[in-house]
Amino acid sequence: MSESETNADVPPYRYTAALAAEIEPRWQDFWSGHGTFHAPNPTGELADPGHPRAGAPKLHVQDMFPYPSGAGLHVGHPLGYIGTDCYTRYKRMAGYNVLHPMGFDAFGLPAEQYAVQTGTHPRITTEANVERYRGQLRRLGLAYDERRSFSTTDPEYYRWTQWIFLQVFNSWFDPSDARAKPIEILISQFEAGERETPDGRAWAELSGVERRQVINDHRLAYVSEAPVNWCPGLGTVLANEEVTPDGRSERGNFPVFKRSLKQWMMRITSYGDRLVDDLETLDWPEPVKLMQRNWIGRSQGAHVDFPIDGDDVISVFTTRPDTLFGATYMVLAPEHTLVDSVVPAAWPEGTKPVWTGGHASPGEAVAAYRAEAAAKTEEERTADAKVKTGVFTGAYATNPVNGARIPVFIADYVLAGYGTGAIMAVPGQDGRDWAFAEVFDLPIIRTVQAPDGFDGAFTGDAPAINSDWLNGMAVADAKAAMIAWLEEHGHGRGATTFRLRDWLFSRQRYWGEPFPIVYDETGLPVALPESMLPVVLPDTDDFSPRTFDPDDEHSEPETPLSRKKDWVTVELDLGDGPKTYTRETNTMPQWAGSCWYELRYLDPRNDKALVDPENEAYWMGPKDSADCGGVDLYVGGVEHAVLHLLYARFWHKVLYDLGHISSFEPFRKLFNQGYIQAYAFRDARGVIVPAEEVVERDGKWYFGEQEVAREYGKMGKSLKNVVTPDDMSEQYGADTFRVYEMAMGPLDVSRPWDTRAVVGSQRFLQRVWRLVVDEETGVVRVTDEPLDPATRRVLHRTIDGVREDMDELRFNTAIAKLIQLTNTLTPLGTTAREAIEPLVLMTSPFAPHLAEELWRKLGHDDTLAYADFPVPDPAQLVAESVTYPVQVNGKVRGRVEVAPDTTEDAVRAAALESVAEVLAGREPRKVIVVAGRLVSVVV
RNA sequence: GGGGCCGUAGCCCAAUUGGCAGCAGGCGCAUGGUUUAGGUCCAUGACAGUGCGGGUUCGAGUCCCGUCGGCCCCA
Repeated sequence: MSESETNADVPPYRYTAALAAEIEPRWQDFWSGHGTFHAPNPTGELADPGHPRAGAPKLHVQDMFPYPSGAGLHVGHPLGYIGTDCYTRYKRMAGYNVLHPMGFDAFGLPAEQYAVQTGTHPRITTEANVERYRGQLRRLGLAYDERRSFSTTDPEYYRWTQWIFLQVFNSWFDPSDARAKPIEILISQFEAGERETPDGRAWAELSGVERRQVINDHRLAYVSEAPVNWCPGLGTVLANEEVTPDGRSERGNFPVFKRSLKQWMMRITSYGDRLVDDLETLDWPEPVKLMQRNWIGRSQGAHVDFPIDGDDVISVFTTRPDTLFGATYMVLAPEHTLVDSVVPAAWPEGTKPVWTGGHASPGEAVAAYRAEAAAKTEEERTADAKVKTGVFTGAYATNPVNGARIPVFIADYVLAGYGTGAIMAVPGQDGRDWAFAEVFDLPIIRTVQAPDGFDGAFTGDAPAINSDWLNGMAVADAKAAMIAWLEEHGHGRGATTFRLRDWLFSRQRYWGEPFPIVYDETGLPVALPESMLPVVLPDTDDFSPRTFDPDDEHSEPETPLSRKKDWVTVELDLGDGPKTYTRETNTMPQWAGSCWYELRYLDPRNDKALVDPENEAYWMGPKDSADCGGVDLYVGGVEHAVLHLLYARFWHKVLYDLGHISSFEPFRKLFNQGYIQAYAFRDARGVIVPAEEVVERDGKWYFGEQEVAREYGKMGKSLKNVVTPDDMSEQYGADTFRVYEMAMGPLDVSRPWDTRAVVGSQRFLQRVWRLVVDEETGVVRVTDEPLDPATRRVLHRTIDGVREDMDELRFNTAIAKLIQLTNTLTPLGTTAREAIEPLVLMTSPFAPHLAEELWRKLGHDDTLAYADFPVPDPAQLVAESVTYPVQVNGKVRGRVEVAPDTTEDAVRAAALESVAEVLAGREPRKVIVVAGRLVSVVV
């Protein structure tokens, strides 16, 4: 209870938490009962031609949907949801047909782990958590179209997740026009002989199984026997990004081993170029785009072949083929397969002592160095600061551009798993190579003109030098010329490489989407037909994958579904009569359901298609030929900057290529909201104490009589500093909580939670309430008296500013302007409807329940959700006069007040006159008039 | 180690994008009025020169360089 309620003399009609608790549920019932926030579709079951916004310009705003955890929401979680709610309520009033849905990302590990511990089926836990979330969100007055809500665990939803998997499985990426196509096209190309088989035999000569294998190797979803991250402690394999740099699982911190296992993969690497290039079309925060670019890691350059003594060739990838003339040595990863075959019996002539590591023969030196390198982590090996180590192999390679013999080293700063595991070293233009060359006394040849006096490797752009036919060319031109030369002479070819790997798509888990895949007697996968979807996740009471001793590297994964023998073995007629098949027992990763949910919101009840093309085109289609389409505003945390957004973009592009949708990007505009953080307190023993019970005295903090130390961190159970939206609704009302969250700072900035400050937002709403309602009598005070001209100008300036702020998601400044307007009206005792109705309307996106209540009291019968948002009168925005400060040499020395349309010359003259005394006859050297701002005089 | 973001009153934040740093706003604090009340409401007020050091400019919180501190991403 708030303090005001404890007092007997609170005016009976004051806006208090108790009153909010009465108003808020009532309006929530009204909205859901009237379907107030239903958004009409152009076609299908959700079409509604009679809707006030049918056919209006659309706006599709979406939040990153939550994983419904058992802990429920704290005040940090709904920050973005409230932000989008305020924005969409405003836009709806401003005339848009607004789609603002919410759903739940409900598959995932925590529910499964809880199930393993307690025996409660994950579906039970998940559904209970979803209900709790729905209740919490409803209580905040969030205006969702509840008809469009779903969980990724709903069979009607994951039916389409499986359907998309089939689309991916049944297509291949045609590099000739860089897009996915139906697999039938590939098959017909093989059949027609337009495409050669891998081993050159005619298609007709291949057996049925061989043909299937060839085709399977082209599919965008494929089974691969590939090195994966096997985590015995979790009993599952993990994607690279789920493994920490020190080789442990992000979840659970168990050891992870590289193992070759059969797993489903998605060929996201085929889309590397488009995933990079199309970032240009997106209105996303630059840091997020940069993170995506870095993650994809596209390098454009060339493969270059260096012959070595004997018949072998060392192939390297370089992004700087223009610097080939400066390649003075080569480095192989210590693990490189060629190392053994190139090492001679003895050190060759000309071996410098420092190259040998003190060993008598190359064989010994290499063996010793390999042992050393094997003991280091990847992190230790590539840390740039450390002293470069390495050893000469005794072998020489030939630089193809000039025939120079260059020594071949092994060094641990080159990694076997990266690129070709070998580099050409160009110390003149690469810092790591420079450092290595200095240690090992290797020649340094500059091939790019460094500035005079420049020391060290020069990586900038300048004309080529010491490079024969490249001399004088800028880096880009020299690269192109060198690639052409390499290709012409058979020494290499232009190439693009990516850091991005194919996406490991299978998990040994229960609580995920089953694959729509079975295996026949050949052991090859067979896609189920669409008519058999969904493949429903079978019930079980045995949820856990078999886990092992965390250090047992040689254990084999065993999935929970594989134990459901009656489900795994299935008789089906897939076109050639009833046969026995074995089901795929892996499940999809949690990313799957969130990879496409933006599309399902558009047409959630469509059981004929994932989304009707007309509905997709309306809500997400491109605005013009240059536009990528997609959600108009997508709000969520930066933690999804790479993975979720990359995977969603990938699937979206596949669906686009296959003609199912018209947009080629899922999220046109992205906004990262900040986090609400909170203080936590620790006593002398270092134990966290409940933040709620800590009091501040003289800049120190006390828990009881004990002084405690303050720290700053995430809100959470472990720091005992959780504040929930439910607490806030009880103490102040949801509207006050909403206003506070929006007013405390810009949406994209993280800030500390401070419950004590919430009262400021409550006072604001109380003042707004008081402008309409007499606190003593409950009578509406508003009259039709005209507003005085000065206040009218304030009103219209406020309207103008608020609209601008709302459009830019600057809710904190919009609220400040509303408070300012309120504080202007309050002391004047204003009762004019002309001012108060616009104030109520402008407040409504932030405090919708209070505003609806006041709107009703002001005599309106219906919801204000579709009332026109106030529009400023341009005539009222013109200032009566402008005051120019006049600076002399940077200091304000005078002021002039002039009419707004005064010419620049007249302003100048008036300004000079106003500072004539300061100038004391000195002639101004320069007079700068900044229209509407100030005048600056320089003497 | 590389890359990115951010440092403005005791605190959360404004500052029209290079133009008078705060009658943007809020919390807290102080004073006065209302009051049985230190609560409520109303009114008034104090507190920083923008982390630090340079530079560009008539003019820098805003741009550039360096430096310190915090957060994030990648190795």
